[in-house]
Formats: sequence, C-alpha cells, structure tokens
Amino acid sequence: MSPTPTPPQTAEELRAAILDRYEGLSKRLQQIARYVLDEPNAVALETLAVIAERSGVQPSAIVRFAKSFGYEGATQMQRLFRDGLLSGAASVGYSERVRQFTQSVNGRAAGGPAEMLAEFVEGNTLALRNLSETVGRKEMTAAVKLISKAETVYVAGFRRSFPVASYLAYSLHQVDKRTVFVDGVGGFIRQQVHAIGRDDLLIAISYQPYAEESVQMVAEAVARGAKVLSISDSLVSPVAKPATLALQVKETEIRKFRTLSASMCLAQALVIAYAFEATATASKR
Amino acid sequence: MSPTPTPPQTAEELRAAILDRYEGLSKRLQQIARYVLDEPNAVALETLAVIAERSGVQPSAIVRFAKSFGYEGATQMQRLFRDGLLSGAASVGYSERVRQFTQSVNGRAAGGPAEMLAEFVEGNTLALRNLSETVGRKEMTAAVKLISKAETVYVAGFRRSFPVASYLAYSLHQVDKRTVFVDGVGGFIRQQVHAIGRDDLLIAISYQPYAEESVQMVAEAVARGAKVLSISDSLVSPVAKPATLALQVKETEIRKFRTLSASMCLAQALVIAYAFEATATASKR
DNA sequence: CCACTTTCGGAAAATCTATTCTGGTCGAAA
DNA sequence: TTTCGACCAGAATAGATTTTCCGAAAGTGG
Repeated sequence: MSPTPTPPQTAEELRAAILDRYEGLSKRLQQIARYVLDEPNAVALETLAVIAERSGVQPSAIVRFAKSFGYEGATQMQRLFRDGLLSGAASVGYSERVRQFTQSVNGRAAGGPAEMLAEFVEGNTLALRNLSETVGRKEMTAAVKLISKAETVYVAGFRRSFPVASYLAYSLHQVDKRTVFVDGVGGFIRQQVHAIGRDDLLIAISYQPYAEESVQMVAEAVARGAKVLSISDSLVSPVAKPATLALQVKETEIRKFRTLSASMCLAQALVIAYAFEATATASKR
Repeated sequence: MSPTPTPPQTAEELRAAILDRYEGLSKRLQQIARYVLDEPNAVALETLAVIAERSGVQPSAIVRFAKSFGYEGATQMQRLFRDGLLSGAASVGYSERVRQFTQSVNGRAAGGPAEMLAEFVEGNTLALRNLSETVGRKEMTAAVKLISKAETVYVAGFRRSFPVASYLAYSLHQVDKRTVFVDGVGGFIRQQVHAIGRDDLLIAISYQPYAEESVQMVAEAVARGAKVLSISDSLVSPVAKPATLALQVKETEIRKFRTLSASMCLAQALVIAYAFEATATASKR
C-alpha cells in the first residue's frame, strides 16, 4: 500500500481524497469511508470506540483507515473534522444564519437556488407542524380501521397528488396489503375501478384544482357501495364530501407551488400504523 | 462555597450563571471564567490539558471550576458546549436527536395511530432541518445549472424513490422543461434511456438498497456521455459515484421505514429554482 | 487445489486524560 | 507577629482511549 505522501490537510480535501480512492479500498475500509462521509460530525467528536460501534467495525480498522490516507493515527484525522467544525461554526454565527434565513423567507430578493431550498425547508416544516393539528387521534384511528377492514385497497391520485398516491400504493403493498394502484395508464381508469366492491376501500388524494378523474372515481366507488377515504385540502371538496372519511391536509404555498411533505408524511404514518395494527392482531390469535 | 444545586443544563444557562457569579469567584477561577466565555468552542472540543495551557492555568483548576458550578467534573461541563455547538451549527446534534428519538420510540410499547403520526411529523421535520445543512449553496447552484443546460431531462427513480421521481418529472414538465420520466412500465427501461445523448441530463434518485435499474441507468447514461445528477443517501453509493454531481440527502428512519420529505423538498426547490432562473435569463434578452 | 498476499478481528500494550491528593503559599484578622 | 482558612500548583493515580501486534480468515493468481 502506498500511503498518500502528504495527507489531506482539511476536511474538504480529505472528503475529496476519500471519494477519489474509494474504489481501491478494501471492503471494510469502504465501510468506514462511507461512515466518514455520511457522519463527519460524529467522526469529529466521538471517541474511536463509539465511532467503531456505530459504523459496525473494529476500532483498529479505523486506525488502519486513517493510516491508509497517510495520517499517523486516527486522532490526526479526527482533528481535521474538529477544526472544520470549529471554523465553520465560528465564521457564521448563529445570529448571522438567522438573519440570512429570515431575509430569504420574507421573500424579498428572489435569491439563488440555496435560498430557494431554505424557503422550501421552512414551508414544509410549517406544513408538517400544522398536520398534527388538523388530523386528530379520532381521524387517524378511523382511517386505519378502514384500511384494516378493506379486502382490497384502491389508491388514486393524479397530477400533483400522483407521487403521494404512488407512495401509498407502494408501501401498502410492501406491508402485504392487497393494493391496486389506479394510475390510469392508457386511460383505463374506469376499467381499473370497475372491480371495486362493497368490501373494498378507495383512497383518493386530491387537491385544488381537483382532477376530474379523481372526482369521478370517488363517485363511482360510492355508487358501487365501496368505502372511500379522502385526503384533501378541504372537507367540502368534491372528493371529500361523498367520502366515508375525509382527512384534511393543508399544505403551505410557496411561490405559487404547494408543498407535499404533509401529505407524504400522513401517508407514511397511515401505512405504518396499519402495519403495526395488522401484526398486533395477527399475533393475538 | 455553595455549589449550584442543579447545574446549568445548557450552554446559555451556564453563560448566564458565570456572569452572575463572576464577582464572587477567586482570581484563578475568574481567569478560567473569562476563557470559557471567550472561547466556548475551544472548551467544547479541546482536551483539558490544552484548555489549561491556553488559558494559562492548571488542569486541576478547570476541574475545580466545573465543580464550583455544581458539575461532577469538567467533562460534564464540556458536554454542554459540545451539544450547543452541534445543535446550532452542524448535524451531529441531528443524528444524535434522531437516535434518542427512535430509541425512545422503539423502546416503548407501540402507540396508537395518532402517536404514529406524531412520530412521523417529528422525523420528517428533523430530516428537513438537516437537509439545508448537507446540501449547500454550491451544490444547489451547480444542480440548477445542470438542469438549465440540458436539452432534455430524464428522471429515474424506482421503488421507494418512485414518488420523488414522478413528482420531479411532473413539475419539470409543468415549468416547460423537456422531460422524460423513465418509469420502466413494461420493462422498457433500456429503450427509454436509449435516446439519451451528450447534451442531456439524467436525474437519478436512489437510496439503499439501490435498485438495480437505477445503477444500470446511471452507467448507461455515463457511457453515452450524458450528464448525471444523483440524489442519494451517500456520496459513494453506486448511483452517486459515477455522477457528474451528487446531492446527499439523509432521511430519518422510523420503525425501519425511511421518510421522504427531505427528498421531496429538495425536488421542489430544484424545480422552482430552475424555473426562476429560466424566466430570469429569458426576460434578459 | 495450493501457495501467497492482503485484510481483518481481538486482545494486549502504550499513551494520554481527567481527577484526586498533598504540601505549601498568600492574605487577612487577631 | 501569629494563626487560620482559602486557594493553588504540581505530582500521583485511576481510568480511558488509542495504537500495535499477531494469528486467523478471506481473497488471488497460478
């Protein structure tokens, strides 16, 4: 092994060096490389033993890793990250960050891509906070019950709601629930819901402006005697009104674009809550 | 001397306590107090010996100092500053919180559906907060530039990443970018990327365990000379390594299910940032 | 399938760190 | 000036932590 003549002197350089030499590293060393890249802060200030445990290797392996990059020992490598942490925190004080942030949020100067990201982080966070207020214990319980009782779950969502619907369908399928994702490929929407019956559930996700397909599907499902769980931005929206149960999700709007995190979050929670209940009742028997 | 009954629990509290009791301290202890107030970062992560040398006192004096404020030893006091540094600037505070959170969650008996929702709200919020720390200004700018320069954008994401990819494709299309969503319907994946060329961009979204399709697609795109923008959980993942640019997104894991909010949020920000830049350059002419 | 090299795990050894303890200094009060 | 008590420097100690080392395991090339 030919150790780097002069080891990287900054955290950034080391990062680059790791990326560069990653392929040439052995399996265990790659494992460590990965952890170092993923959790630089942990590497910076936890002890070797802790880092070793969290990344699932032996302490000695970490020393080997550091040496393979030309350092005298693991400690020298840690110092890089420590210094980086220090300078990074010192140069941009807390108040400065807040100022930058609020400035970008107040939407004055259009700002570059980074400011845009900050805005969306803020918007999504707000939407999430609001979620647990609009969707209460009662609604969640009822929703999970609906899913549990359903023979087959049909999931529908178009345009902006499509990602949420696809996620819901995918993860319900993952937890062994009989699921049909009504994606309308080839315009076969009507055919796909045609089989829905009295024991089935349609989960419809739709926001303003409500897609025509969704509205029709809800109507169709109701006509066939199926249960309907709506996820929408209003309790009186065309998809929520006829539904058996409606969950209200209010997304934040940023620069004319509505966020999606709250909906995704709700979908995740629904699936996992269902999964837990299903396994719980299954093990009872 | 009457040591504080309950020692300060945060760095800020300790700061206040020091200022409050400063007059009553002995000469050497005042000297240490000054150093602690002036260089909290050094106190946070240097060893006692180093701190002692820099502030011109004996290590034992620092221990006395810590004890006089009610701590068991100097280490406990250091922990405050360490935690403060983390939660404020970097993301170990983040991963640490996540660890504690999931631990407390996993340890307890499974809550009801409402608790599940609360958990996911918390997890998604954490992931969001972390996002703006791992994806910096430089990366965002570069990513937007890649999108802008591309003739056609191909978007790919399977399994868990599918919702993100579909959202990205949908909204890029909305803002009038030439976009191809590689959904692999009917197993036509290879055919769909076949047309990708030197002036095109592939946006690949993939998380562990990396879908075989994604890895192959990235390889194919690189082979054809196209640019690749990867959104992944590690910079050395099989989809990130060969990419022109890789954005690292760390999602929280709750009950073995990873969240998606951070990825969705990043996707949104990318699209809007691109849209703004596109209209800006268009109106310039 | 076998020799040879690389890599790894685990425990022992060396180093470093935090804390305690002791003897002594300084200053104030009597 | 003497006495008392607080305070401190520095050595000593107890405890971790990092690093080294070596046999075993896993690859590699012939």
